[in-house]
Amino acid sequence: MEHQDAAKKLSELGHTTRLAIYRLLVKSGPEGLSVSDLQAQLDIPGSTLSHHISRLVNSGLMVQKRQGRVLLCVACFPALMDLVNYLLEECCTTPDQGSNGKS
Amino acid sequence: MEHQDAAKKLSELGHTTRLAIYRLLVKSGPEGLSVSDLQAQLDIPGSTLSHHISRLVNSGLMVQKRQGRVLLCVACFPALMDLVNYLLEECCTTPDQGSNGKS
DNA sequence: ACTATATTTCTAGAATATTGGAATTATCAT
DNA sequence: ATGATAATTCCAATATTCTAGAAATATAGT
Repeated sequence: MEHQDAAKKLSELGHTTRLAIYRLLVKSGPEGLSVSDLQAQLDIPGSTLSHHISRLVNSGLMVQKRQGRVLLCVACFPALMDLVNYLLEECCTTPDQGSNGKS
Repeated sequence: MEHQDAAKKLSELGHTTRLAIYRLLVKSGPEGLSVSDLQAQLDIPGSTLSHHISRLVNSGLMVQKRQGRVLLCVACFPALMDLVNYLLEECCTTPDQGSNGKS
């Protein structure tokens, strides 16, 4: 993962409302949640919610697919995993013992 | 980890410069790096660097310990791990098979 | 075509973050 | 005490983000 890309994703997750959205999506798995489902759970104005959703989509952390009038939001698990890996990449490396965690 | 706390940490990591600082610290392990080491590697004005460092410290992602004239910066690994766990907490739960990844 | 529901886009004011120069504090050596 | 190095705090300009009402778009049913 690119540094800029990782920073952007972290920044998007670093907002109370967006983190709440994202966790609801992660929890709901590949089936996702509709925008109205999210709005019902979060109780915020539609325009505000839409703004945050579009930022999450834009950063590649989630995707949307339309089903009739409803827009489903689904978390991108691979993107999340890549992000976590980027954070932990250099972690737990113990150069003084000559072993590292890289593959 | 508290939701607000997690959001704050993610937000702090969600900035190119701070993420760069943090990765250098993670890479350098428990020995850490001095502020001047960081400045030498990042090539930014001291006041700017200091501002970003103080945000990382304030969010609990790193600590500073003075050694003479030098201030060492050290990443807080447990905080990072907690954060990652918070992100993945509800992940990979597959209710239709009755198994989940929780310990 | 008309209506209702679902969601986004537009807009603008308020709030917050970013940046870096200048001044300041802290520590050590002479 | 003076000087040098290390780092922070203060300040102000600039930029970005957040919020939510109002208007617009999309889809489906009648």
